[in-house]
Amino acid sequence: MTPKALARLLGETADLMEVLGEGGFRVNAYRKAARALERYEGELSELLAAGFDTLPGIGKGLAAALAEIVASGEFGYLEELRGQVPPGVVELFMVQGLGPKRVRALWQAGIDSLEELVRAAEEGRIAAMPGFGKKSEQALLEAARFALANLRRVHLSTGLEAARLLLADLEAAGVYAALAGSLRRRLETAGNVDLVARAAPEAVLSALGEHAQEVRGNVVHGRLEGLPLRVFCAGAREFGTVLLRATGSEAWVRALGELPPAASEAEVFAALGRVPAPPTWREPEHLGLAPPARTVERADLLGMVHLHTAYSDGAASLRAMAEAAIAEGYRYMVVTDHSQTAAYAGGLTPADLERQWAEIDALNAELAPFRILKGIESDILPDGSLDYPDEVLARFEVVLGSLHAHLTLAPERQTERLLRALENPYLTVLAHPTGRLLLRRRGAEADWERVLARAAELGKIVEINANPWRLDLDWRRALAYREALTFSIGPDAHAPEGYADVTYGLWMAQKAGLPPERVANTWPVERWLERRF
DNA sequence: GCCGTTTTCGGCCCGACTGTTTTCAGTCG
Repeated sequence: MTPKALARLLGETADLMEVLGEGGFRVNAYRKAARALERYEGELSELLAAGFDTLPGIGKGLAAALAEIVASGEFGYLEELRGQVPPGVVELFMVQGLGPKRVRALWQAGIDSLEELVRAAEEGRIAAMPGFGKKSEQALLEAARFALANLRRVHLSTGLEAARLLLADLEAAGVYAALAGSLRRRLETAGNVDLVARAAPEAVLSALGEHAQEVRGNVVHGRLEGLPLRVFCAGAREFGTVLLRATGSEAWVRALGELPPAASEAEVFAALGRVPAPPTWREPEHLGLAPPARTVERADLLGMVHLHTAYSDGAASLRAMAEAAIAEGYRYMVVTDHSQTAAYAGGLTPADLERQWAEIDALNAELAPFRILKGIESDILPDGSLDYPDEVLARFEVVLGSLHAHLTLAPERQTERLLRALENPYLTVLAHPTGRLLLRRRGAEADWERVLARAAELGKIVEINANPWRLDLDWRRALAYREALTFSIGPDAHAPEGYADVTYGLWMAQKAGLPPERVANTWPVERWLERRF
């Protein structure tokens, strides 16, 4: 059990409460508590020790319920609600454009699964319902198909977390096993969990406990986090070969030809006379490309770029974020709270900025040589302008520009919007360019070739947002522009614990084959300041 | 259900957009 898993349980509870017709503030309280847990980035054990009600938005009632869930592994109230609603109805919440009211309306009209929603939309039955029309029907059809395709997948972070717990269980049971499959390749989402064990299937079967289902040949099948789980069993002398094959990708491994049996992957590569490729460099997109001699690593990063503080929607103070960055060995950080249009996230007014800048000046004097750069995550407004007048923009040291709203503009207009933002001399970084949320929301549609080519011409930095829900810019595009563009790795941290997400950004950079000099976090602080207009 | 208090009740994030209406409900960030 993790804080995020608890957040999902509370979120589902709120969804079901609303679908069953309970509205109002009790539901909101569940959602607020879920958000607090979702945003909490520490360990569950710390939270248990301190008490759940130390988080804002969680009081005595929910704290007791959460403690009970952790102790028993069950949430009676949620089970009770689940008993009253078909399981497919909850899945409808994954569809962009569907909230509690419309899910309830659909259910009452007999639409109780994603498949049924797609069918109903195709047959024109949605448009005939009160409150829905032709446009809604078309949008819902598209969104429902997207949700259906992603239903049985999880984020890389979720899959890795589950796989690591399982690997620890196996080790405790005396079974040596290694991660394989797309999780080992650090693909951004996972549809299954693959492991390789140096043990007999029977030993694995008993060690897996409740996760095991059956043995077929040398493979133990089971389930983990709702995903199909496969454990390939290998002897010591062929372990490397089995690991290589189980890691994939299928197309990349097939291109290697016949694989000789060997104890380690390194020996397989050596026997084939090939340069070893790291697991992150084994996608179909890497076929025919030599593994890069050197990609960016944690030790190359000097600066933390893209983080939020309590001035907007972050959980920690400016000082706490700075001290955490120092503790992790960074030399500078670029603080980038939300801009004024982002009211829901506590966007900063010019007066707020004055206060923050004064605090930054004081902290910089105190914490030198560590340096806090005065940045902002400015909304890119629908017309492509940034969220402050020029005289305010001119006072930032770094300006990130992000799409947060109007993600569904027509591609031509979206392209114009992005190009106009890039032309703005104050813009330094195009942050999470598409605005996608993996498995949840497609990003903005635009002519990305044009946008990225223009960014390269203008010398703008493009972010690889390291939040595991975003990982945006997509590494495939970064791979295509690895020699043309400079990137920044942005954890988008809302608390010191969020800094750990840099790891995901590094993995994406490795999949894109980026050397240190292509990543602006490796720059000394002076180089950022030279870019000011 | 949480929170803060003019402390045990009464308010709770809020503005904008979109598509559906015919004056607004629902969703989103």
